[in-house]
Amino acid sequence: MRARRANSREKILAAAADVAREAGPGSLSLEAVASRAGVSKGGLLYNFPTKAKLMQGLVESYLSDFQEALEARAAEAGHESALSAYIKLSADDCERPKPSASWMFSAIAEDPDFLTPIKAFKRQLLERLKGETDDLGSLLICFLAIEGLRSMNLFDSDVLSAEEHKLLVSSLLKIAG
Amino acid sequence: MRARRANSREKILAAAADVAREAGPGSLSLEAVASRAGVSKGGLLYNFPTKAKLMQGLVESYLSDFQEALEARAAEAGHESALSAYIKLSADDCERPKPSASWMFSAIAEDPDFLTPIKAFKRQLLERLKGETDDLGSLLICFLAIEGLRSMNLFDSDVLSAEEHKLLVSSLLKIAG
DNA sequence: TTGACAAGACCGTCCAGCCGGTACAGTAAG
DNA sequence: CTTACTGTACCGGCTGGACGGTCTTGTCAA
Repeated sequence: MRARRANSREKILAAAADVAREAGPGSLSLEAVASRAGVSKGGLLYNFPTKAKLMQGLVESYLSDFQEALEARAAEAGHESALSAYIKLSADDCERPKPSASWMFSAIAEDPDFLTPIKAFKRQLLERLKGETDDLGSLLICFLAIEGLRSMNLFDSDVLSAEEHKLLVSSLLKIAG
Repeated sequence: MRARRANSREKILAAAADVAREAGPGSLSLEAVASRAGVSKGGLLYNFPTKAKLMQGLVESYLSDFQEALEARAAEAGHESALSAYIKLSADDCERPKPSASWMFSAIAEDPDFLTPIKAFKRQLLERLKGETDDLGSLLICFLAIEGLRSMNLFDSDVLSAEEHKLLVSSLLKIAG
């Protein structure tokens, strides 16, 4: 059955993210991922013929998940601005203690170009937000601050306390209007 | 001679940063660094007995350079706030097209704990800034936005145009007061 | 002569990718 | 129903190469 098989891909992707998070981005080997996903190395290589393809799969699923979450946010409270939705979504994402995207470091080590789609996505997102915001300065500040938040989460940095996190988000939302 | 020796360490450190930037963080091998530094592998391992020591050296020199630059900034225009000095310094750092710190990705791959001193440094910096600023919300926004700027530079992201960069910095300086 | 330092051949380990299998579902001819 | 064939999904041992680190040998200043 097609459904059962396709499932395997997602399991592998999730396993890769888990391995990178728990064992460190430098330990993301095909064997580790396969073992974590409950699949043999051959099976892994069947689904992703090359490590590069696996990385690409991670990027794509990351991006589609992100977009989906963003649209869901924007839809559920359709009255707020897109910028506010983005801020809240990112704040929630970063509230989880888990970095959840350490695999990005593995991808960069493999080839920095793997992040190109992510950059493009962000550029596009900023462009969209520009169309809905009048004050460019405020928009840039919010966008960059969120970028900073995501960066700290990615690096598993605990520079900000929970209260500071909340204060930051509410300040950003105020600026976003 | 001590001068000759110490010189070699710096050359190696610089070479490591160059290799990571140009060949990608995944290609930072001892051989590549040695070759780039004009030193044999034996010579490299004499100065840094292990790859981990090399990474540690990179972190330490990065941190000391940063602190030095920060103090220089604060001294040369002693009247502005420490936050403004930090913003300007970071803006200048990030204006250079070169990422210049891609080695961080190699360090993370080697062992995520290598970044611990950097996190501690930032925590300490934020703490110092808190002591000199009255509005915590504004401080957090500026700090995080700068973090975002550094992150984009690190990832070699060109999401912001030069004008946007300038606008962002001036907006931040306005908030910083 | 000696000792700090550099050179590069060498070794053990790790890992991506390859390849020859296995299991099984569907299909179709007898 | 049965047997033979085909394609999909998956398995795991193997290998060739890269890389970190060691070791022996050389060099040069003091």
